[in-house]
Amino acid sequence: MNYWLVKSEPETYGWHQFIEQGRAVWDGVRNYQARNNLKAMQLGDQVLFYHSVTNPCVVGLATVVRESYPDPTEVVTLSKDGVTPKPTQWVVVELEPVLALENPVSLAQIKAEPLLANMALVRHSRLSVMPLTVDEFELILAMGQKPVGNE
DNA sequence: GCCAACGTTGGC
DNA sequence: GCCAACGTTGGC
Repeated sequence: MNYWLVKSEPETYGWHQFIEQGRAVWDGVRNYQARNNLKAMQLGDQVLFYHSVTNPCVVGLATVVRESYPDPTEVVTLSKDGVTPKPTQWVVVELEPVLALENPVSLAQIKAEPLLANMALVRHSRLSVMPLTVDEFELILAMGQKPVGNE
C-alpha cells in the first residue's frame, strides 16, 4: 500500500465534480517526476486530493481504481519517417473518491506542522503528483477529521 | 495581479 | 553542453 497526494485547481477540476462523477481519469499530467509517480501507483493505494491556487488545502481522500495506462489526451506525434507513431510517453490513472475531510487541511496548517516539513508539497511546490510517507498520510487524515477549532 | 520557482526550448 | 529566454505553476 502506497500513499500519494495529487493536486487539482478547483476551478478546473474540483472535489465536488469528482464526487458528482464518482470516478476520475487523472489525465493531463505533463511532468516527468509526476508521471513516474503515476506509474508507481497501485490498485487500492490511498490518495489525498489537494486543491491548489484557490484556498489551497487537502479536501478529501481517494483511492486508485485503475493503474497507469497511456494518456488518451496525449496528442499522437509521428517519428521522422512520418509513418511510425512515437510511443506515448504520458500516463493516467483512475481514481474514486473515498471520503471528504470534515475539515480541509490548509497548506498553512501543513506548513505549521513540523512533522510535515519534508513533504514535497512544502519543498517542491510545483510537483502535482507526489508520494507521502504513511506517517504524513495518517497525520493529515487525522487533522482533517478533527472537530473544528481543536488543533 | 504579482512574482518566485521551476521546467522546457532553442541558439550558439 | 551551456545558458538565456520563455512559459507555467502556484503561493500570497
